Amino acid sequence: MAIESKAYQPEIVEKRWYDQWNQSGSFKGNPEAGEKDSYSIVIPPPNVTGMLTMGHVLNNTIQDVLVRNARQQGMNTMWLPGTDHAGIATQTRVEKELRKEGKTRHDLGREKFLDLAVKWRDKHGGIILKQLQSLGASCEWERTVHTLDDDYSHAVLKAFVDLFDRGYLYRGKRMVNWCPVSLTALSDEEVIMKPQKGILYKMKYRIAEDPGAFIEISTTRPETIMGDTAVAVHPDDPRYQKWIGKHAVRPFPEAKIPIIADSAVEKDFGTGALKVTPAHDKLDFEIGERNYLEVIDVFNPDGTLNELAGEPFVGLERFEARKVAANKLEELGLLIEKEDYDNNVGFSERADVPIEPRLSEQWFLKYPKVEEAKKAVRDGMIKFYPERWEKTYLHWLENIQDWCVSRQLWWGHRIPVWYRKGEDRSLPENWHVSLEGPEDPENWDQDEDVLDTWASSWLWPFATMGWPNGDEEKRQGLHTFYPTSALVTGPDIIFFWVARMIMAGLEFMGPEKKELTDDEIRERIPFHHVYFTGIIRDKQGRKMSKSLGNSPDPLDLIAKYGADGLRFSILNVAPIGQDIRFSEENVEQGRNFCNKIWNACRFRQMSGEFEDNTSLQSILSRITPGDLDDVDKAMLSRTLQTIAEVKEAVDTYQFTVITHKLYAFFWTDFCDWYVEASKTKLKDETTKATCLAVQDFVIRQFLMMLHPVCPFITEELWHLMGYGSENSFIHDVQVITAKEVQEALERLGVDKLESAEQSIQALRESITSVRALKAEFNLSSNKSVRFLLQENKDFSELISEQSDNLKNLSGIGTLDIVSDTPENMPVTVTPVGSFYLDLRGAIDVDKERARIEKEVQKLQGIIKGIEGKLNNEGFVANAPASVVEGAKKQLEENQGKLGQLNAMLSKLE
RNA sequence: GGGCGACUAGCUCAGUUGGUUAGAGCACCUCGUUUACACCGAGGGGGUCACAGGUUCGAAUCCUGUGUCGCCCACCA
Repeated sequence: MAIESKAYQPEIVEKRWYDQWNQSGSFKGNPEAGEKDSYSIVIPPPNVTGMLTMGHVLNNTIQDVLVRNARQQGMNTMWLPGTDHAGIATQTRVEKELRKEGKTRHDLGREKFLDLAVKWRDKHGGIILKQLQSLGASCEWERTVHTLDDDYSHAVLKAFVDLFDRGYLYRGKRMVNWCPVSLTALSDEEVIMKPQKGILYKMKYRIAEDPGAFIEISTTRPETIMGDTAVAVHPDDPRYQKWIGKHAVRPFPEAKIPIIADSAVEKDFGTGALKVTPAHDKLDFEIGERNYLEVIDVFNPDGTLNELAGEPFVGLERFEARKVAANKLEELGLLIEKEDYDNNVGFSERADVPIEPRLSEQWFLKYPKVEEAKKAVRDGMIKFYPERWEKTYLHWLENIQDWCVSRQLWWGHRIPVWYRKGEDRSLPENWHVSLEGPEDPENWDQDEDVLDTWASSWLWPFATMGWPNGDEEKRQGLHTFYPTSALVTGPDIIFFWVARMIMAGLEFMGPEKKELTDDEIRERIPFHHVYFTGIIRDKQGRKMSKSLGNSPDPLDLIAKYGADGLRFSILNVAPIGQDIRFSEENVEQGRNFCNKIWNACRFRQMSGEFEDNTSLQSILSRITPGDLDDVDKAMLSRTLQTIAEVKEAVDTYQFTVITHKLYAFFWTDFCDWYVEASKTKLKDETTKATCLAVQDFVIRQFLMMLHPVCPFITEELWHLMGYGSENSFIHDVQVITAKEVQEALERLGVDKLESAEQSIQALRESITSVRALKAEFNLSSNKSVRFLLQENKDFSELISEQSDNLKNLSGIGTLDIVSDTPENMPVTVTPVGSFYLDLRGAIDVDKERARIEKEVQKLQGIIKGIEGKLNNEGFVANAPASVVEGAKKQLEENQGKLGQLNAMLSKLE
């Protein structure tokens, strides 16, 4: 095999490897290995009919980096994939299709509709999993779980029954968030508050007992007047004392309603008097309960008005009714004024219409293990990255409200509750709750509703591994892979999913218990770490969404830039805890990097035959320690450092650090410097073999480090460079630490790496300065220029050793070492000495003087600053010795530089 | 109304316990096709680190306040 093409072609390479990995069983974990040395992640299940978005790309790239890294560490690794049935979203899609034929789900009936939904799912479903594969996701695909699978569904219902038996579930008539479009109740978390420009209507109701007197009331919702059953004022409000206990006249339908006192009323808002509509407002409902008020529901489920509203409102849509009601008030002379008003209105997350507070009978869950869930995070048994989300999490748990888990949908897990036929469903004696159903089904009706999708996905970390079937748990390795190692998700579902999974784990991953000890909490938590990604936004900072059309199709990006390029780039711009502004230009960097790697390897191939590259040891044994110069040693030193830095970054979830370090290491240190310097060495047969071995070593370790981020190109090059045999993979090779590599080098007799790195750093800086001086005189591409060098004595050995490199890399034709300052020559003062550009007298003395004087001025500024510091007693007394030493050294260096420049100035004529 | 986050080069962002002259990528300017790579190489310009105080020998970094933007939570109709 050989590296042929001039540019890296990801489409060919990616196709080659994915199936091989998957078929070889590389992605499989061993369920029997036990918890020790196991690493597991469960995927946040995407909607089964969803398409890959940039959010998925980020999220799953991170997970893939984590599991691939774990495999390289030799851990028993398992990444479990799956999909979510996504109740409302999927049902809405199917209903939309139906509507095209002019039908509703009710025309079909439950069974036929569900058949259709299943067909829809099977046709459009699972595409996203294929898309994840083209991204390179190394999931154990044989374990793919869908939340409506039989086993998973059984788990969901079992959890429901258990929670009922344990007293956490109850059915009650309560105020819920009703979506008039989806026609279902929603949980509080599914309601999005949005600021709205509305109108505050100020109106007046007659006082029944006192003709001619009125009470003034403010409302934003005149369409609910028909449901008013009281007017409430604050008990301490002096203005209204005289009316408490009397009656107001509701204008339409006209009726006497009591004026009551309730401390929930804000005295300072509006007129201080509140119309109370218990059926259509949560606060009003509570006031109604306290004061035994009648509840009049004037709305139909779809948000139109019903007969109780009376004419002319019956059948009107709610916002239309608002206008009609306002007009009617005006006609009756009861409207005082209309005022523009900004307020917050709850919207249905899915349907994006204002929700309607509505009284209905639903199933509610009182959350289990709330205190333990707080403790788990507060005490660090579960760690959040970044930490600050702990506050958000704890705040939510402090103020937790019961969870409305029933949904008036068909697509989902049907609630395992049966009601005695014809009896009152609100009475517990008429309920049957079980997995099997009642023994006399003819006498019972099953609840029509399904469970909230999140009431199934909150079991994800264990219901995907065989729970609650003991044999299956064992077969699938629940004891091995639970608790999972890390969860990677967005902070937007911290309440929906993360918090609930923690509570579910604490409740179910052990025998029933009211309270848990710390050790039990530790055993039951669903994951050890939670990494919260940022949210991907577009260039303008807007959230990516289908409706805005600002979300690029990741598959297009993969086709254009390669999966590795995309993976590298998304990590490179996604710092921990920050939202990400993404634009396609970002991806170019990743693609370019892959291309750079490809070509560096191609250069290595062109430089000489590959020797035995099959193990680290075989490569190291090709190094002759005596042939290593400082350039080689500096490269080895950088490699060791980078190995350590990248490991640290992976362990602390600093993904941008990983990419930045690898990029700088490979591009700057290896390609721009070492490979360029190699060109000198490769011409010399005595140093060539060692130099190639160093290159092979660096590339090998680099590919291993990069592999979790860019699996495809690293696998390809791994084989092309002869690092692995045909039937093995790069991830089969366990990584070793920087320390272990260093020890291996020391055994070879290779040492003094750090001092070599410092020398080479000085040399590199010097070369840059020489190049800059040449550029200033438009001589960049002239290779035959003569320089005179006044050496810095500390570096004379280095200079003689590296004189070829120095000349080649800075484009010097002739280099003469001198001891005196020459006359009339432009100079650059560098760490290794002063370089004088021999222009054979063709020099503009005034210009040159000006140039040097500018430089002198700059240096004087720096020197003054350092001197000021050193003359400051406080600094010398308090700063650490190393910092003071550093300052002294710096002063010395700059003074030396200044002296050189002044010497040159005196030689300018 | 409470809470959280951001503000550093034209743009997107690094800057980990305070310590040399604040960095990267892109964009820009100049030069370059020397046999890895133009998805390239060399050099360069560009920042009063949002603002105001404070702590300190020393602040982009810590504290207090202000401003702008964003997000989350919250039953003022």
